[in-house]
Amino acid sequence: MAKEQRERSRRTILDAIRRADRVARIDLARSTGISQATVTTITAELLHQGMICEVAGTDDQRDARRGRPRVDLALRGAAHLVAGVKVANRTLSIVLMDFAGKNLGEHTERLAVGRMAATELAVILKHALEHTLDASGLSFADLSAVGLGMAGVVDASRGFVYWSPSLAERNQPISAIVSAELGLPVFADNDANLVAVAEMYFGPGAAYRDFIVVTIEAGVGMGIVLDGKLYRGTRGCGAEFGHTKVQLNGAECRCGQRGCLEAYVADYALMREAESAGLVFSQTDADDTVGPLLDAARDGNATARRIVDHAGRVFAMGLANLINIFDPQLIILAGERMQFDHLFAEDVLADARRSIVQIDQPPPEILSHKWGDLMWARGAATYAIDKVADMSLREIAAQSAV
Amino acid sequence: MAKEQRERSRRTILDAIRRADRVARIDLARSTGISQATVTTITAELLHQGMICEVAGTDDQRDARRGRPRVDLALRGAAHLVAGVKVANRTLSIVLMDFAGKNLGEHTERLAVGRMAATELAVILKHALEHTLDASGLSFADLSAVGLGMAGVVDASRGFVYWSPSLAERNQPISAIVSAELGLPVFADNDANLVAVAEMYFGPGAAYRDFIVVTIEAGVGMGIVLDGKLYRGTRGCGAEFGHTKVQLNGAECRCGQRGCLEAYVADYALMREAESAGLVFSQTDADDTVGPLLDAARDGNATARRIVDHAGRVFAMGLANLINIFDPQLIILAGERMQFDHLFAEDVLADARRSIVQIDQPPPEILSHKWGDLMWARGAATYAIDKVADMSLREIAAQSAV
DNA sequence: GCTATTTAGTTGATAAGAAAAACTAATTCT
DNA sequence: AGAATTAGTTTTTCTTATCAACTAAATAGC
Repeated sequence: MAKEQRERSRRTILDAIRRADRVARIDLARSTGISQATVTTITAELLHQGMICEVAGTDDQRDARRGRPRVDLALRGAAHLVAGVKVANRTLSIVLMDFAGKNLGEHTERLAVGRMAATELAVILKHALEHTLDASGLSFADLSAVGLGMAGVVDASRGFVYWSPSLAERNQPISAIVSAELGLPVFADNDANLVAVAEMYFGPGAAYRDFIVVTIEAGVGMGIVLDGKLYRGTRGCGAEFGHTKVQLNGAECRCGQRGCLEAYVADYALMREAESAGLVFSQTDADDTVGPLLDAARDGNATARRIVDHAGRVFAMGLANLINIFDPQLIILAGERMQFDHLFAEDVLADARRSIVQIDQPPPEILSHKWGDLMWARGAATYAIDKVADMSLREIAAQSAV
Repeated sequence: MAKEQRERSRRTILDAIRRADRVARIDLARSTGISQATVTTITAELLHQGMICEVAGTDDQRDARRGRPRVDLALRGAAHLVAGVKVANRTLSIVLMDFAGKNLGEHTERLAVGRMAATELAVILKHALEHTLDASGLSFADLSAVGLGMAGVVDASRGFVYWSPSLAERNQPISAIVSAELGLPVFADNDANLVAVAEMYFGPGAAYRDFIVVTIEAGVGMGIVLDGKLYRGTRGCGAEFGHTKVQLNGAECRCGQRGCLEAYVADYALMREAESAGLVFSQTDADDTVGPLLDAARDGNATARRIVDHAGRVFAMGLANLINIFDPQLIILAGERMQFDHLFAEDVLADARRSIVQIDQPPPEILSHKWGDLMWARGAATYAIDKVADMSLREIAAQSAV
């Protein structure tokens, strides 16, 4: 009970350093409300443990200040190396990241099949990981942990996949299986949750305590951050925004149910609509199936336009519902592909803002955050960093108990 | 920073006593993880402050135990008297409650008009309160605080009503206005939030940390309890379940927008449907407009049946969406009026359970909690108790600082 | 260039809290 | 009656946070 206090303080300070990127002890004391003396003690522990380091020089514009110059503290990248893995439809992407969030290597490869056994995945992942490490002159021994993001329903606390489009079987203890193959701690979670972790740690979410991340790829995902913590639900299967229903007896969804949001806004849904409306496009790019439809809509094709608009309206309705339920400070629309522009368009957001309960207060900010194609893998890596930080902090606690 | 620890411990112990109703110190130590020594210290403070009392005797079945008999602790009702007030469409209901949650008096009266100025409401409330106190042989001087529940959009942290169907004007600092009239602290919040507080303190929610309360009266309300705390959103206007959209370009809602859940399941919505379908009922009871429709549906009238079924399906869809988003441990359907049976019927709940993401885990429990007609006022009173407990705990903290 | 001033960070002393251990209290079993 | 058992309190010890006094390292001003 008494030690928990110190553990909380250590976490608070570590998080404050991460949020600030680099910060002097005195500012840590001010921003956290912890006394300077305690900040000295705790930062000394963190320094000794190697999680943070002092950053000299670079006094910005503030060097015209009198007195002893402040010494900034920052996360020490070399403290840990982690890998973030995203298993998607038919691609595997990997990012190597240091403890400070710096990208140290990346790798993407096609998967021969969309669905496979968990043990197969583990083997493929091991090879891909070895390859990625090699390319950066690193080895397995340097890795502290692996974060693993997958579409589907994942109970992160147990590293257990109830169901994933990437796995041939249901109910797989994926963390344990992959961990056994790699000989490393593996932390698995739903992919959209992990993007939310990344936004919270290294993205615009760092400045907020309550925000929601909506991701769009093949499906629609959501991560919920409340009070500075990712909310996952009690069975680990909350935040299934893509499968909330927007229409009674509605369109068929990949999940087998009807009327899911995803069945109206995902690319396969748009293409289905286009097809049944008789639109035919010369196939240009197998990876960008929905591009020609969007182009046609922009070029004034009325049918294409109607399809895209309808998707936008459904998406706006979904966003409005999220705002009505959570009243967050911020919604981040995190998209990897430009093709989803139509869902982030200003008139869709305006539609959403019109559909929320109106009060004399500005509505939540809606931000669209265009990541590169490694967004998901970076999310997974960030989660690994979070977990590795936990481990290091526990180590400090154990040492100081001696 | 150091004192916050003690304040947390005091809260933990007080809450544990409330949850347990009555409990011995040793069980408090076990259930909270706080040491016996600290429990002794803290309970001594609470006893001295008068918030709790020792309850002798009544050893249940466990009196066949050796050793020193345990002395149970319980909330001390006499510590505080509070009032809970619910302002509804055209009724005002009041409950007097002691610190232990015991009902000490109640009162309901018709309001001449549905909408009024905040200052008018304050005056009416004062008279009604005086009357209620009189009837129980109590006086204003005995009251510690008043909780006030209103439909509409309320920012509880500021006691500020953005909009309410009961108030003639928007943006009223209702707590301050009523407080000035009564000369007592007044704590206002959205009515459904307060029902959630009551469920958390004195209802089935006491056993859970994450649950959702859905209320149905004229409208549809929601209260969200996450991690043992009521979640209100960042502007104080979250949990607007009744105004989440379930249909694009849908039915018109009282709020002026279209497709709100409420516009499909509230009684005015059902009656509107019945009317446009040409159903005519001999008016039996002005208070129970929807009763005849439900009776007709039960008696086999196909049109009535279709209307009621449709409402049930829309409601099921809304419930499923809540489960998909929050994945709570429990959903409590808190209803005052039996007439809403149709929405709590087993096949509606089965429909909801079918519409959530399916995993090999039991779905959240859905409980229907039938309160009497003072549910709302009791919720408001419970909120007042919560706030008064805060005040008392702060008093202890201030004293021990001397 | 030297001292005063300013700001950052550390250290030692102090106070407060939590909990282990030793103790007291109140009961039942034999 | 006394041993055993269970509940609750008190004493002591340890941890932690903070205040206040200190050291460190810079600039401003003469």
